[in-house]
Amino acid sequence: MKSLSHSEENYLKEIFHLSGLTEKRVSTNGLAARLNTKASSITDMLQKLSEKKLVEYVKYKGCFLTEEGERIAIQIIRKHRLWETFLVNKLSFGWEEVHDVAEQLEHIDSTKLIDSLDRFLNYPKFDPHGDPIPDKDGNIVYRKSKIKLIDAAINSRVEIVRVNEDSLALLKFLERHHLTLGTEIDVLEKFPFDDSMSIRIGDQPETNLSKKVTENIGVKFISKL
Amino acid sequence: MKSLSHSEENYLKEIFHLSGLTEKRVSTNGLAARLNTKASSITDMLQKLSEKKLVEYVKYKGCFLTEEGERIAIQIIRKHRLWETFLVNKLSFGWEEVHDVAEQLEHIDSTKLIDSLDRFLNYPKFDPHGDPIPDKDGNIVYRKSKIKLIDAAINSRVEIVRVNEDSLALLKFLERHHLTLGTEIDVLEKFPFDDSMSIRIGDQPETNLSKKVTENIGVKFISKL
DNA sequence: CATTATTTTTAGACATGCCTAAAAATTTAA
DNA sequence: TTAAATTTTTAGGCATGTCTAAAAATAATG
Repeated sequence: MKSLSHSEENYLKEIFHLSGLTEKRVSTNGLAARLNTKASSITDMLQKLSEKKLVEYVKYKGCFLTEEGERIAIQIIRKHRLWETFLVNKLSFGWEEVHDVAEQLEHIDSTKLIDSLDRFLNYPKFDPHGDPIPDKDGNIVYRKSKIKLIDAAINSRVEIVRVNEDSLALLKFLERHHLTLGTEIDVLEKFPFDDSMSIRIGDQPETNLSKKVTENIGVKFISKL
Repeated sequence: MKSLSHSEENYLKEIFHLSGLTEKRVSTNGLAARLNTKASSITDMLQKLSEKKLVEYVKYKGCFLTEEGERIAIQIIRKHRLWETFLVNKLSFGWEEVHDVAEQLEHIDSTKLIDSLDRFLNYPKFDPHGDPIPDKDGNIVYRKSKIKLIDAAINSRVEIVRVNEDSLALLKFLERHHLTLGTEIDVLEKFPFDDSMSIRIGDQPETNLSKKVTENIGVKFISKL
């Protein structure tokens, strides 16, 4: 198995993320946006990955991963999430500081290294943002009964089990407002005109969260209020 | 400070190693041998590094590092050695297994990461092969009174304080013969015709070591026999 | 010191991964 | 359902880092 370039690995990872969300073919422009490149570059790379049998690609119709492509993508995600866990748990990084470094570390090529790291961290199931860490065979345990905060019912108490790690600004915002993993939130009211939501944490004063925030937080139901 | 490519970093590191040994200008062919490239590639890169003011380069006369080039080289070596220490001390790698992975990890670009790692490892002074680890300001504490085993006096007892990490085969050989850091060796006899040496470890039977071995082991004097 | 031998540089190529601009295909909407 | 808008691909370029082959400079030797 010849090893892939960092670029190729990034493409596979992003295709995996995008098709996970949409459950269908991934568009050229969609990828270009995530990878900060131009559509023409995407086309070039998809042709190359297609020749390598890592993606199924049909001109003008987008692409999806082959089994082998998905296997590789999952291993990259495994590395990314284990390194993030290492940075937070062992080196005391803040959860908003780990993403960029993990983007570099995820390309280090050594199965022994990553399996040793997994053991060293005691086989963590979730990374610092609450995302599941694939095991060495590529199995991913998704948290059942996880919904987005934006979809949580009014007058319910929920617990934060996941935050979207993509935006540094969001993570800083959440940190600042004590919206960390494990925090319990009471959903008080929703405002359809701007999709914002009023919540309360413990006995702190009520706050309003924008759609941008609530759609990027994963929660699980705890109880009715 | 724009960041350098992996390739550029490797060039700086090797120039540092080579000029450390010879104390003078580094030749194109010398670099080519260490970097597994052709001389013409070296010339190209030296011209580039020269423009970036990281090396002093004169056509046909070889090169040496500028202050800035040396500063960068030392930081790469710091990263390499800290990662090796991490792999051995925390992830239980053997000393012969760490080199290739560290060659990858040394290019990860994050000052916070490497300084955190340094703290996590408790500011180690030497890596698993006995080489000194530069501190964050680039200071390197060379072990005074360290000589090569090949130069040790007959009828003296010495302690292994350093082994050359470059050869995987050598490291495996040393491991197999219990020639690890801290081991005390009695130097019994030298054979000028092939530069081999007879030694004894504790009360084990006497062994003969080739030049290839003794010139790649660093020792310090313990006592007369 | 003149002539080989060696080292180093130049010249020209190639693969990767990206770009812009223009053409082609697809989708949207009047 | 056909014209306009959007998406995607092609064509041609560019920088990086490497190579081979040939030329030039330096070093070694009789």
